[in-house]
Formats: sequence, C-alpha cells, structure tokens
Amino acid sequence: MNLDNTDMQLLALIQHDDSISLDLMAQQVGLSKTPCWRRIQKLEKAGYVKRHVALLDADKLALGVSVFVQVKTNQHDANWAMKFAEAVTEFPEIVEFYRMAGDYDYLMRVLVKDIPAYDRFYKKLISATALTDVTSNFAMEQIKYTTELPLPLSKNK
Amino acid sequence: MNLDNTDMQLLALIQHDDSISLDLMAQQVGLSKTPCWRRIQKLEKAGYVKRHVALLDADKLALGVSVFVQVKTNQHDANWAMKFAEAVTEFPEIVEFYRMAGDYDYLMRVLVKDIPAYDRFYKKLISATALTDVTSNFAMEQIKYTTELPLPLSKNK
DNA sequence: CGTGAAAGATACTAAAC
DNA sequence: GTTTAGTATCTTTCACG
Repeated sequence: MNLDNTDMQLLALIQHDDSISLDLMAQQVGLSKTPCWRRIQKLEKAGYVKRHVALLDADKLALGVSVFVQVKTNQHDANWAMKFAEAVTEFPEIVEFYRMAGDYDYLMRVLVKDIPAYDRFYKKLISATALTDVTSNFAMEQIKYTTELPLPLSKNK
Repeated sequence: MNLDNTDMQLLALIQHDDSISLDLMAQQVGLSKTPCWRRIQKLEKAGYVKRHVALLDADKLALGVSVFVQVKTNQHDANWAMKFAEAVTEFPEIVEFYRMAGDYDYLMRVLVKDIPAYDRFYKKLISATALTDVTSNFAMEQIKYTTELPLPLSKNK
C-alpha cells in the first residue's frame, strides 16, 4: 500500500497522542471528519497501527532501573535460538530483546525496581536458559524514551 | 499515594490495551463502572499514566533497523552534559537515551530505515555534538519489544 | 463501595453534492 | 474530497442506597 503525506501526518499525530479527537485530527491535517476517519480505518486495517496503549510512569511505579544485558553464546542452531526467544518472551522484566550483529549475540533491556531485584532476575534467567557469557550494564538515568517512530514527513503542502 | 491491587490491575489493563471500554475494564477487575472510572481518573491525575499513544509498525513504515550507539566522553561537567542531552532530544531518530554506569558513558537506540540512513544520521550526530569515541552495534532482529511495565500484581483476590 | 439513570460528547454510518 | 444529518456507543456526572 502507498501512504501519502496526509496518512503520515495522521500516523504522526496518533503515535504522539492517541486521545486526540477525530475532529481535532481532521483539522490538523486539513481534512474534514469523514475522509479523515476513512483514512484512519484504512491505516488500522492495513496494520500500520499495531496497538493502542497507555504509557505508565516507571519511576512512580518503582520500576526505574534499566539494565542492558549483553549475551554471547556458542549455540547457533535455529532450534536453540527459538527456545531461547520463547523463554525470553515469557519474562515480563525483559522489555526489549534484539539479535545483534557484532561482538555479542543478543541484547536485552531489563526493567527492574532496584539492584537486588535485578539479581533475582539474573538468577532466574541463568537457570532458565543455561547462558554463560552474560554482561550487565546499568543505566543510571533515562534521558530520553519515546515510542514515536521518526516518520519522514514532507514539509510541502 | 498508595495503590492497591485493583489499581495495579487497571494500570496493567490500559498499558496492554488502551482501547478497552470502561465497561469491560470494570468487569475484568470486578467493579462496576462508576468506582472503576473514579480510579482511572485518580490514576491519571496522579500522573501514573504518562500518555496515551498508538504504537506503529516500524517494519511496515520502513524503520526496522535499530542501532545501539555507545558513547564515551572525557567531558564530565554538568554544563556539557546538559547541552548534549538537549541535542540528543532533538534527534527524532534517537528513540532511547541512557546515561550508563560502567565502560561507556551513554547508550542510545537509534531507529533508521537502513545502513545508509544510519550513516547520514551518524554524520549529523558527530558534527552536532563533537563526539569522538562512538561505537555502533546493529540489531539484526527485534525479537521482543513492549512498553508494558512488569507490574507486581498480587494473585490473591 | 454499588445501582441506575440521565446528559453530553464522540464515533460511526449514510446520504447528497 | 465536502457537507449535513442521524444513530449508536461510550464517557461522564449525579442522585441515592
């Protein structure tokens, strides 16, 4: 499917603030409600919108510590990788998980309350996956975090 | 403020799916609409909910490449750090940014379309911030990504 | 806390241009 | 694409137990 600039603007709007009303949205992109609504429907149905969520305040909820965990493995067969991925998906503390190119094989971001909580998580992880080469890096401060994709918007009308 | 288990359940629900109706929510936590609504209002006003957003499909929008950029610096005064943080916030490609403990000082996740796009970003970053020690690690695959916080929910009624 | 009910706003659908 | 209009649905508020 092909998205024009108006579609992109709509996506940019809702990924920034999903509580915006249809009226306001239409106004912002210079359309009336009906075609605006149709576009939104089209975008949702086509899968450009994955889901609608509320972002919570991690600090207020005592989950302010991000730990980046680098994993190396000598296991490289597809079967092992699949089981590993499955196990990881089960851990709610693991909020991001990537297969990497380069020095190490996997990178995950783990969200916990504090250092002791991380230690408990770490033990669980090790025993569940039999990993050996694991490096943990603690984030002291989250300076920026956004779910907004850097959409390429044309500036011209 | 003190949150009970019902509050936590409500937060868990909306961070998973914000398009859920008040009716359904009330049903899920075993409340009727009115008290459920009052709790939601309380939670929003107290700042537990940061924002409501739509999560877009990065692959569909050709923004599927995550690059983790580690930065070392010898500049450690507060003034420099602030200017650096500001500059970073301006880049829409930088979706996450952390000050780290350990080997390197900062870690960022950069979201781009492909390798050439990353190269363009890289040059922009370097010239804007005069950084020297920068290491880039490419993610080959995003296996898990969630905005849901691992909330501690009691299992008991 | 619960019920129920009413008021207001908004989303949705459909029409005609 | 626009406008108008009507209905359905949901949120929000209130009165009362």
